[in-house]
Amino acid sequence: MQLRGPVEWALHCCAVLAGLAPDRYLPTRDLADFHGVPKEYLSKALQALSQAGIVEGTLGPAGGYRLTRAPDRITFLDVVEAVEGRAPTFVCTNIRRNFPCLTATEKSQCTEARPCAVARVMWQADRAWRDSLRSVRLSDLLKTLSTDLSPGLQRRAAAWLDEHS
Amino acid sequence: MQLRGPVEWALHCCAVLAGLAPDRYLPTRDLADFHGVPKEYLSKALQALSQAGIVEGTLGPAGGYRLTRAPDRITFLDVVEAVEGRAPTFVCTNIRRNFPCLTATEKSQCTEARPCAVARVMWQADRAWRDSLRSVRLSDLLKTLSTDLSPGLQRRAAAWLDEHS
DNA sequence: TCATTACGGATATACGGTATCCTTAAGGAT
DNA sequence: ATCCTTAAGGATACCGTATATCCGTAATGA
Repeated sequence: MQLRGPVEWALHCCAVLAGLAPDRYLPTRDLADFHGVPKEYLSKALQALSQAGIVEGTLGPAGGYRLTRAPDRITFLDVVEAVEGRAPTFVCTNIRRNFPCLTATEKSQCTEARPCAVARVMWQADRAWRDSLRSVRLSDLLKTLSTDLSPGLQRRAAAWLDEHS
Repeated sequence: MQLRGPVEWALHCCAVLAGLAPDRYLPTRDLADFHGVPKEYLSKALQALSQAGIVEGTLGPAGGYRLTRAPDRITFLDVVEAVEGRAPTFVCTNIRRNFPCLTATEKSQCTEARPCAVARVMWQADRAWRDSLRSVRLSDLLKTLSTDLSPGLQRRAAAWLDEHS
């Protein structure tokens, strides 16, 4: 069970976009160069963010992506689910239906409406994971970064992004 | 990001073993038949449980697997980590090191000892997931099953397992 | 001695993640 | 009006891992 590269890229891209002026668009090319990841592949993740309504893209020169709303209204869960999908981490294959000692009635009662005890526990953990991700917003990440990163680095990063507008 | 079949099988197998008499061994063959899953492949999951010290196997006729300790001393997390591994769900590729505006000093400071802000949030969610799994024991699962399943089904399941001793 | 069983290595197969390329359409600059 | 830039998304190739099976070995009890 593992989150893949695009999720990490998407989160870092959102952090960059959140630090920009609200009306500014940043193209895929710059986001890819800034993070050192393949542009064409990163583009897929950004498209997923766009479809989820987290960012919006605009065409033509000076085009690119920007956030659709303020960083305090975008959670980690929004980004993760946009790229990774909303499917639960645990899939119940309804293994109960295979029990050799089931009557036809009991077998028919093994439905998604009555999830099995194992699945309920696993889904509870899934909810705890999502709740944790939902509790952190991009604005929180920005605040953390502003103390984690030296002022010099912050200035240089902003300058680099300005040059490539 | 998805948990795979063997995890589900392992949990259900542990539930069965937990319901057995403490000194009784149940072979892979019966566990596979009872759950309707491929025996050879299930064997891999059981071996993982064995290596993790959750179950122990014994050879020869009347051999098989049994739990190494009481069901109230085995958590869901024990089982999940035994089969799925202990690797964190989010892997930080240290994307920071790719920033084009880093000095050599700053780049060298991007070490695992100082994880990046994004990874910290993802790992916090990972901990919430594991904490939730750790809070449920096999004994809790047994109790749930005893109320979920009809007395008749419980009796028939026990009888089926007895026949195949 | 023999049947049974866990254990682990080797292997085959299928699927999904990874990555790239290309075409299309749209918007801005000249 | 024309050209360049860019998002958008379809098609495709590659590779790694999950899935699944088979076999040999060793140990155990009947």
